[in-house]
Formats: sequence, structure tokens, C-alpha cells
Amino acid sequence: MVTIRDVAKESGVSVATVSYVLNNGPRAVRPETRERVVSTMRRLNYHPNAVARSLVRKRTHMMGILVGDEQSEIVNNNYYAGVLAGVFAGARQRGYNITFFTAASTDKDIEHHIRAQRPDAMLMIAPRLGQDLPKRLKSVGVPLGVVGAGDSYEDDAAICVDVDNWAGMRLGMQHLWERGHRKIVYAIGDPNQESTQVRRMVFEQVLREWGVEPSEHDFIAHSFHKEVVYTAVEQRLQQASLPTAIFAGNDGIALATLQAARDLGRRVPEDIAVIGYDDWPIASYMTPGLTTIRQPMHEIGEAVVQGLANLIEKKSVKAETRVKRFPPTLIIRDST
Amino acid sequence: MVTIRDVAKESGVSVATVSYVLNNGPRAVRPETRERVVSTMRRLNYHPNAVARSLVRKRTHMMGILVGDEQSEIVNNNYYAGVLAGVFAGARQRGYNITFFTAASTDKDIEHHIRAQRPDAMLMIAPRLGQDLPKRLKSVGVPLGVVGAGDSYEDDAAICVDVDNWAGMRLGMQHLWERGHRKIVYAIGDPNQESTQVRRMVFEQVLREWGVEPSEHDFIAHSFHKEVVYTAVEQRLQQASLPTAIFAGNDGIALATLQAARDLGRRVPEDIAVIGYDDWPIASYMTPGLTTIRQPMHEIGEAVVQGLANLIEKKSVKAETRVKRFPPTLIIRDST
DNA sequence: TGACAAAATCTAACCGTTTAGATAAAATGC
DNA sequence: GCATTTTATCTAAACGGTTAGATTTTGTCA
Repeated sequence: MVTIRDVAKESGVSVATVSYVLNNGPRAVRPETRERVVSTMRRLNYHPNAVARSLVRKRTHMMGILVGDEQSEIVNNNYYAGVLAGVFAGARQRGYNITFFTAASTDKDIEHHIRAQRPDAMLMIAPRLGQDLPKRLKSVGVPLGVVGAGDSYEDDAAICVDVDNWAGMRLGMQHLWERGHRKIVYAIGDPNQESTQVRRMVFEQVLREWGVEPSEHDFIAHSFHKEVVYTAVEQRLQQASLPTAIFAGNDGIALATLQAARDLGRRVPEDIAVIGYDDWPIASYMTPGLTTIRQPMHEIGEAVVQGLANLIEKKSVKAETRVKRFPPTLIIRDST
Repeated sequence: MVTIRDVAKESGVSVATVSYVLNNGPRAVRPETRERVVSTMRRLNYHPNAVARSLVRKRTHMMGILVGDEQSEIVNNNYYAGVLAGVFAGARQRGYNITFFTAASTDKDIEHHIRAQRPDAMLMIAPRLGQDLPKRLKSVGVPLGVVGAGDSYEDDAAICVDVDNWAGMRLGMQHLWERGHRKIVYAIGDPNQESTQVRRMVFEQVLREWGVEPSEHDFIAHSFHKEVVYTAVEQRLQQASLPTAIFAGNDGIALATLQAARDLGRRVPEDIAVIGYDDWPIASYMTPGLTTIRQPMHEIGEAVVQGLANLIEKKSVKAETRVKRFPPTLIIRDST
């Protein structure tokens, strides 16, 4: 492997000079010298070693994401994947790489790895509640970007990006109201997910505005697993006081819900309406096409990286950009 | 940040000794000394800097994946995501991190980045045909693992893992035959994908065994985009010489196919049968449940990482493990 | 032409590890 | 008890870059 010293020797200058042309700066170098150096770099096919550079600059140009014991989110949660795509796009724009830290299991391990690897920032996408990692990261000093966790990590995260869940739920509820639905069940998903909690709150709030007192009976399917959702919906649709609509916590839940309804011989939307959340790419290919609340997942992913990059590079944390909420959109299809 | 020198000074030994206890080796250290060092490491909350370590060891403990201009694969291709999950699992077992190189666009850029970042290995998942990156990587000397490209990169890749596409196609075709189908159309997907080509070959081969000469007319939907697939299927189903079954290049294509058939009022499987490939998590939730050829995506992802890790660590390339083919499974549901 | 400022380049220390070679300490043999 | 081997530790040179401070070269102007 050819090093900076090889280039220096070959072009008859010192390593410092080579370094200056490499980064053009911080010192000037005479045009003809630069020319000479550049050409030998090309001739020797020289590529500066990023590892060495990271060591002295204390910048790795890399943002980290933790991958848990079960790596199923990438596969089963299209929200996660959608945000990730946005993260990649943002990272490319700003010149960062994204690395997935796999080796971690306990919280201490994780901290260890992060201290060791020195990412310029860390990312959490749709984290569960009650993690102490954010606090740990804060003490380590690497900025944290959190996506899809409402405001629950606002104190410890440097950047928080999410959809406006309050508006999203209202959009959906209002749509159901307009379609004449008064009895709605919420297939809520994993209660350890922050977004689940916020949306539940808004759901209850809206119900009260309608003059209905929400009961535990109105919430089913406390999991994101399709099988769990399926049986939950199946059971609920065979009990008394049938709902006229089901609000699904995300489009994956909606998919399982549609299937359960169909298997029971209920027509959607005639017998029961279904509305989802997220607008996954497959939403329009469900049977029937799924009405849902769209989140701009790609933009959200981009935004969190941009925010972190600004933070890292300019050290400027404009308070108004620290927390960002994107507006959701109601996408009406055939399931309501 | 506390360094190895701090630990050395604080425990009254040289940095070398600290290093020896850190890696336990390559030289022995007296138990009581080790004890002392370990305790100060703990007391000072010392975490060795992985960047510095990489520099001298010339090992980054990281495998790289390229992310292209359009990062849509993670979102839209569940095969990609499924393999990725396996990759993560394998990486965790072997102590590697996975980093996505975002900054690359032209092939030269990519080489540049790889030379700079020094991943211990690179990964390609379902690559397009005709890339010259594999050759470039070979010249750079970082081993390449290729997933889902049949045998097209076998010469330049260190490890090749894939499903046995030959068996997979036969499984599907035989199933259709048994169900009485003789006129089959193949919704093939992106022709630039290697697997597409292999499967097409086998498809044609089987047709000939049935005494049917395949024609260009038997192949539709030369893309993975659902919209394209949808219109292609829509058109084909309105032409003469209707097929009795459609073989979809993957489950995403199958999804769009089902939708197109339904929108035309065709019943599946009575009017037209549909079979997919991959067995995405949503396959059983389609309407009707999708018959498909399952690939062990998770195992495939794990295998490629394991192979690369063995290569990196032991430098042993048992020829029989360099290329690995996993057997597919026929999953019968309701669409055939 | 010489004095002086500005621009270009060089020397060498540093980033935080690992590890060969030298040295000191402990263990062994007679 | 001393010479010799073995074991533990230390010193210092890498790894491949960056960057202050010193030094040299070039340019400016009286």
C-alpha cells in the first residue's frame, strides 16, 4: 500500500506538503508543486488512509446505528427501512457512512463499543421506551439523533425528528368520523414503542371529544407481530359491541387486520373499515387498497442526518432545528 | 478521553504491559500486575480506541456494503432486507460491524472509498450484472462476498452464496404442472439482475422438456417496479392465448400481479394461478395467500459473513466452501 | 541591491495503539 | 551460591496521516 511518504519521496517534497495539497490547506502550496504532487499521487494510485486520518482528526465521518438481538426490524418494519433509505440519502449528501454496530447486547457493551469505535454520531430509529442508552451516550459525548420516538428522548438526544403524531391521529379519526364511524377499535401495536403511546393518548382524547369514554376494550393487538395481530382482531370481531372501524397502529398491523376480517367473511369497508398508519409501499396493493396516514419517512431520515451533520460540523444547534415534526398526510383508498 | 498511557502511568507500568493485559498476549504478565492494571482500567473507565488499533493491526473489523444512488432496495426488496438481517446476525457472531458506504457514485469513486476506508471485506447483495467493481476489488485485495448473483461473479468474488435457482425454478414449474398448468407466463423482473437470467434459462429449459418452444411472448414485466409489473400483467391478460398461470420473479412482482388480476375481475387461482419467489413475510397475507419458492434468506446472509470471516481470520479458503448453494422450498398456499 | 514581509516548504511532534528487541527479575540446575 | 535459562517488563519504533513552529524561498519596495 502506497503511503503519503512514498508520494513525498517520489515527488521530492516533504510529507507536509503532500498533506497540504491533499486537503488543500491549511497552508498554501505553489501551483507547480501541487501539480507535481497531484500527478505522482495519480501515478502511484495513492489513496489516503482514512483510518490514520480519523486517528489524528478525531472524526470518523461515520454515524452509527445499533442493531439489536433480533434484526427483524429491517425486514418486517417498513417504516424502519423507509427511514433508513432517507438516512442513507442524507449521509451521502453530507459525506458520512452509516455503520451498524452489531456486537452489542447489554447496555454496557454498547457503551463500550461506541467509546471504542468513535462514531461522529449515533442514530436510533423507532426506539423502544425506557432505554438508558441516550443518557449514556450523552455522558460519552457523541450526539444522538432519534427518529420516531415523539418527544420522549428530547432531553438526551441532540436531534429529534418525527412525524406530527398528534396531527396524524386526528387526521385519521376525523376521516373515520366523516365516513360515519362512531365505534372504533385501535389495534395499537407494541406498547413499548413511544409512538404507540402518543397515538393512544390522542385517540382517547378524540374519543372523549366525541363524548365517548375510552375503555381498555377499545385497544387490541399489543404487538407488531402479524400473527398476534391476526388472532387479536379475529377474537375482537367475534365479540359483542362490534366496532365499525379499526384503526391500525401501522400498515403491517393493517395488513393482518384485513386478512383476519376477510377470513371471517367480513367485507371491507362495508362491514368494517380499516385505516393504517405510515403508508408502506405495499399499502396500495392490499385488498382493498389501504387508507392510511402517510409519514414522509424518507425526508425524516434525511432530516436527522442533516441535523446531526450540522451539529458535528458547525457546532451550531439552532434550538428550532433540534426538534423537527413533519406533517402527515391522509391517503384515502378503498378500505374506509 | 483516557488513553493507554493514562492507564500505564496510573498503575505504574509501561504501556506495553497494559497492551499485553488488554489483548492477553502476546507476552505473559504476572497475575498481580494484570490485576492492578485491570482495576485501574475499570477505575478510569478506559476503552481502547478502535481507530488507533485498526491503524496498526490493519484490521478494521468491519465489512462494507455499497448503497447505490437509489437506496430503494432496502425498502422495496424484501429479499435484500432479509439477507441483510442474516448478515447482521452473522456479523454479530463473528465480531464485525457492517458499514454502508454511501459516498460512492462512479466506479472509481467507489474504489477510492474502499481503499481509503479499508473494510476487511466487501459485500454485494443481489448485484446487477456487468459491474466491474468485483475486478477492482480483487486488485485492491479486499475479499468480496456476493449474494444472490448465481455464479456470475464466481471468478472475482471470494465467497458466493445463493439459493439453488435451478432447483427453485424446477420446484415451481413442477408444481404448476401437477396443478394442470401448461400455458405459463413468466413475469420476470429486471433483466440486469443475475438471478433473473438464470431462472429464465431454467424456465425455458423446462418448457422445452414439456414440448413447448418458449417465445418472447412468454416473458413480461422486465422490471421490479410494481407499477410497471401491474400494467404489464394487465396488458397480457387482455391479449389472446391467455396463460393459465403466471410465474412471478419475486413476491413483489407476485403482489402486483395479484392486484392486476383482481382488478380485471379474474379469480386467483381459478381463472389464473400465481406463484412467487422468495417467500417474503407478507406472502401469507396476500389475497389469496401466495404460493411461492422460499429462499432461506437469513441463512444465506449469515453464510456469506461466516465465509468471509473465515477467510479473513484463518486465510483458509476451502474450495468447497467458497461457493455455497442453499436448497429452496416450495410453500404451497392458495394462489395455485 | 539590500532589508523586510509574505509565501512556500521542511522538520518533527503527535494521534493511540501494537510489538520486536533490550533489559531486569525470577526460577532453575549443579 | 553462582551461572544459566526462563519469564516479566520496559524502551522505542512503527502504523499513516496532520499541523504547529522553524526555516527557506520568493516577492516587494526604497
